[in-house]
Amino acid sequence: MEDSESATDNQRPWQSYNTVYTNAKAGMEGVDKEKVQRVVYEMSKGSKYFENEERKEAFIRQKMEHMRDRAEKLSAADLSYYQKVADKRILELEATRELSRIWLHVDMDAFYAAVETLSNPSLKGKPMAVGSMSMLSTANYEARKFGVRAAMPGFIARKLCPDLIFVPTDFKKYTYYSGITREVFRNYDPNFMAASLDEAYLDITKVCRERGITGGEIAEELRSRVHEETGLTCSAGVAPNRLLAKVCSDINKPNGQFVLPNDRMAVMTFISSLPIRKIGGIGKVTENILKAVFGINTCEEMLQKGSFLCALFSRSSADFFLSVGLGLGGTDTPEARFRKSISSERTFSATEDAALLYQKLADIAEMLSVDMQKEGLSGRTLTLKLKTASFEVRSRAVTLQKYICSSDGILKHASNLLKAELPISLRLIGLRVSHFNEDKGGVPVDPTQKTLTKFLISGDAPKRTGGDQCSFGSDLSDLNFMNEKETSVSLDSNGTCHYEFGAPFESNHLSDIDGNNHISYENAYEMDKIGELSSHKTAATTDDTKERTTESPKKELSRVSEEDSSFQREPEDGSPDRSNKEPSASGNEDDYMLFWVDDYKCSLCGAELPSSFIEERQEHSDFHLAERLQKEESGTGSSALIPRQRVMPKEYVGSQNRRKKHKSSPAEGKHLPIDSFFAKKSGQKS
DNA sequence: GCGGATCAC
DNA sequence: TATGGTGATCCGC
Repeated sequence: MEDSESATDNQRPWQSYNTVYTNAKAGMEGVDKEKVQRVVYEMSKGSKYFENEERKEAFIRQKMEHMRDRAEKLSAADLSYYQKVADKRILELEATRELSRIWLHVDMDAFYAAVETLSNPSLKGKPMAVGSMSMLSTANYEARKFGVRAAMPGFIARKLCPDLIFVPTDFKKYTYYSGITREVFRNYDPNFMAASLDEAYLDITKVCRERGITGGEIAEELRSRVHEETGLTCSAGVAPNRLLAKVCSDINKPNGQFVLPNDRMAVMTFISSLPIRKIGGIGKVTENILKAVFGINTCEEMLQKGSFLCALFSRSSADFFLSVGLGLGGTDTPEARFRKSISSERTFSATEDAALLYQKLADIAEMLSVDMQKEGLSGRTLTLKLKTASFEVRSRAVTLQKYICSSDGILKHASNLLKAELPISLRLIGLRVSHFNEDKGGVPVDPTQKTLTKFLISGDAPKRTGGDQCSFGSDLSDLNFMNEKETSVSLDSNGTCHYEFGAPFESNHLSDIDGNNHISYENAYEMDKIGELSSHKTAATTDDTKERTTESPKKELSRVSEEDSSFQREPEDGSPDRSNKEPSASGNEDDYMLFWVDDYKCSLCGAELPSSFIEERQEHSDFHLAERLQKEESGTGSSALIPRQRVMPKEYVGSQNRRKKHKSSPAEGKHLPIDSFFAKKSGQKS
């Protein structure tokens, strides 16, 4: 460590503690950032969390050093070459500029907090945050004046604002109000893209043309309609693409809007002074690196430093950075995509008690399995996520021959992954399943998308019927309208499917900012396309020649025929009384259902092992597993009932039905769970 | 295919 | 006392 740095650290140690909490954000204008920084530091100092943050910080600094070295080592010839690469790429990107569409981004103001204030008006005007002592989801504007904000631990927030009122999260409320806003959005773009419960992108090109009014007028109208329907305010941005619209919606927040005209000059002027951190996809780390290594602060400087970016980043990263500099990003209406993974994770007080950890794992497996069954998913890659007591995050994955979705199937493999990590002290366990049954490498299942309705209603959608373990025993009506995880697809009363897009303009191109990243832009280029520049190839290979292999981007994904992977064939008993279950007859992987009857007797062979005999139980379970695998090898296994396609999650249908009920008359639906807060809303005065 | 990281909400 | 959960993507291996 440099002496100069420690010197400043000694005087103002908090200055070196990098948090996201002082980043410019709506409602944070008058905040004493120095004070916030100091309080956050004081509250964090010495904690395990803090120490881990310091480790990460040090690692990032190292990466930045490495990148700086590489930048300095670029010769004049290199730079001249990469300048040409950048210029060429900028021209190509410029050619894709599209100014014919008008996009609107709506963002509800302090959404969760605003909803809570609706249902409890006494909160009005008081500093309030939604969340717990551990973590806040959001804070209202009164609280933001104190530096309190989303993703901040509650105990720190309380230090910043001793009078802060804490309100627990209630996703049912937020989902309900989100639904109302979406009804409004639909009037302007039936295919709008929901980005989350409180954000959406609307292509208002058509509605502007049809009504002969401007995007700004549409925004005004939409916002007042949202307010009329919900009593909530929102902000809007109007721009030629989604990336810019998102930036614009933040400018006059709360309860305001900003219009960027569809004019190239206007866009370039707008972008020129824009801090890069305003751009979606550029987070704390990327911002730091671009600033520290390349001196890039504004989007305009992305273009000025184009040669460096092309020299030191992958092509996709450099392309993203350059397009940011040009103010490009997201003008099409992408097809709805299906989720690629599903996961469940929980934080708990750190423990190294293997029995306890195993119990946590079993709980997670159960939760995940339930979620998967709700959506009719099964997958063959299982990833175990661990966070140690010292906040280090690890993951361990296996990819199986067969698709799993049952709690026991998941737990079986998860236990093996966890076992390999023992002994260990953990504060979080998570499980994720990916590689879904009909996963076709990210290609949308139904290219005609938009109206998945037809797909659903016409009966083309594979239906979950009895005989499939993945079918949940419950009736549609048992499903919540939406669980608290913010299910990513909703179906409206018109049957239009709205996918909640994670990346509305571009994907994250940033994770390659990594000290180990030796791939340069040039490597990713097909040299023949550069033509005359290719003579300079040698200069470009200053380091890492091993990386220069120009491998075909297309990898032949040899897939095992889906027909031969066995799948549930027994009706899921789902009943708690598992002791009646046969020790399985067929070779299905998920038949391997070992559990401890009355918590001590093996369900498969009757052997007795008390629950404290963790290791012994695991070995016992392994024994049965080996036995089973042997059977399968010998070919006894598998008649298969395989879902040919990802089934339409029942929840979609469920939300459709419920939505209709809501629509007719909110007051009459007393049977709906949503009513609990509805009643509260009108009845609760203080 | 795996593991580490970043990012958004 | 106390720093979340879900999903996506990218990259190097």
